[in-house]
Amino acid sequence: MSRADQPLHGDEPVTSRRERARLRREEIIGIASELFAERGYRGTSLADVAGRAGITEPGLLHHFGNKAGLLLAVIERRDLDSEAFAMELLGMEPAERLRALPEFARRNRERAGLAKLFTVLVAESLEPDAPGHDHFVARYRALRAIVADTIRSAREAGLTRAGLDPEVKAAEIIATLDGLQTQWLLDPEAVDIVAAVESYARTLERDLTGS
Amino acid sequence: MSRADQPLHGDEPVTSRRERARLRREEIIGIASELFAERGYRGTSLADVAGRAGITEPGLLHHFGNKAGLLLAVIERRDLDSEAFAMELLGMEPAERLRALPEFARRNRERAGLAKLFTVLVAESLEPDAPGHDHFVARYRALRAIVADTIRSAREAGLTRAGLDPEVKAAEIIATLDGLQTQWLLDPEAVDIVAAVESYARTLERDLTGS
DNA sequence: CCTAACTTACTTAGTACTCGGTAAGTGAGT
DNA sequence: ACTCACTTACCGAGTACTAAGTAAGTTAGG
Repeated sequence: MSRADQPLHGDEPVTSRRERARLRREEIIGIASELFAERGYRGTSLADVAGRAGITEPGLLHHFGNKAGLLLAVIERRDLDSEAFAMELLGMEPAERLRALPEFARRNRERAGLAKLFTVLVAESLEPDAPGHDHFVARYRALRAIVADTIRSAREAGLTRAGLDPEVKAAEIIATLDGLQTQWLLDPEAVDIVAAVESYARTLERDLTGS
Repeated sequence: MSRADQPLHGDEPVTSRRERARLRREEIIGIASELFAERGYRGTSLADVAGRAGITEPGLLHHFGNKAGLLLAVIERRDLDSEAFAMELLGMEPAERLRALPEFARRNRERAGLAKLFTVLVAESLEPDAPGHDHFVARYRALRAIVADTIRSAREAGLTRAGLDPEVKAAEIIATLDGLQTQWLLDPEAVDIVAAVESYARTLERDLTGS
């Protein structure tokens, strides 16, 4: 049919076997993320994931080793996503970062699945021997450190009031955003997440500057 | 052995069969609460609960009908507990309620299981068709209404600054307390829940009064 | 340049086990 | 006599995971 040197079969774009497998893996991770968000890690079976991905259970295990391996892959990809946002934030002026929060909320609203995935997986990881526990502990510590650093640098620039503990305030800020997200996920009709975060950003600005 | 009319066997107090069954039911609910907190509703099997309660699975189902019935019983009892606290709060002067928050945190710290149970069950109830969904939606709406009312009455008494939306602020307050609790449950060594709530209570007082 | 050796990405079939739930009793207490 | 709190004995469906094989693709040696 084709006189090209590359082995073109059908309409498929030219991709190496390795590349195709990588894409397949990514696709499976996406499917697993959706299912984990809806039913939790424990509530999702390998058969559920495999079925929706159009693969067999052993085919799935070939890629991820075991069920916990699949969870780890899901968590890792979610992290890449939120890391991108963190870098975006860190690229701004500290004062500007506050104003980025509503935009963050707006973005999250369009991807409720990702937010739900995170909330569900954290709750399933509270026990010390849960498969994702150590990961989420490390993530929250890192997140608190980033926010605390932001507060510290703003303080050194003379932008904040005296008498606030950056670590405690960091935990408080993250807690509020997480908690609002949970209430919104549970009852989207009753909670306007964007309005709530906008209001909180203003509250936080008053709190930090002591105005 | 004994010439008493009442059938005393061993050290057991005299209780009717009905009363004994009720106590047994309560005991089972306590056991199920612990297991649900540790492993979630989905992660806990009837066999787990029955085994720890020293009963068979059908024996368990005799009391609760099915697994969702057991969950409902667990949720109901948790509600009785937190309702008692809500009444306690409502008995105080609005201004006093803020000062009760750290005491609330201190109490919760001693009963981490109850806090964990709540966090886990909420996350498992995010999906609209989850067994506990409607219950938690109603609970959060009621809780927001109570807090919003408190803010409104404080405002009418001229105790708060202008320009705050009671509903939005209520969601924010509940979110912060929930979020702090989650961080503490995940990593008790890194997060001092009592100190964090004490700090937040002060922040909140400044925010509400506009001082 | 071709082919044989090897690797990768799966599949079919089945393992041992757990799941929530039911039918039919049993035996003690009222 | 009857009820109630159970137990024994199941069931069909689902659980994560494994063993063994296959077709296709990749790579090294002649």
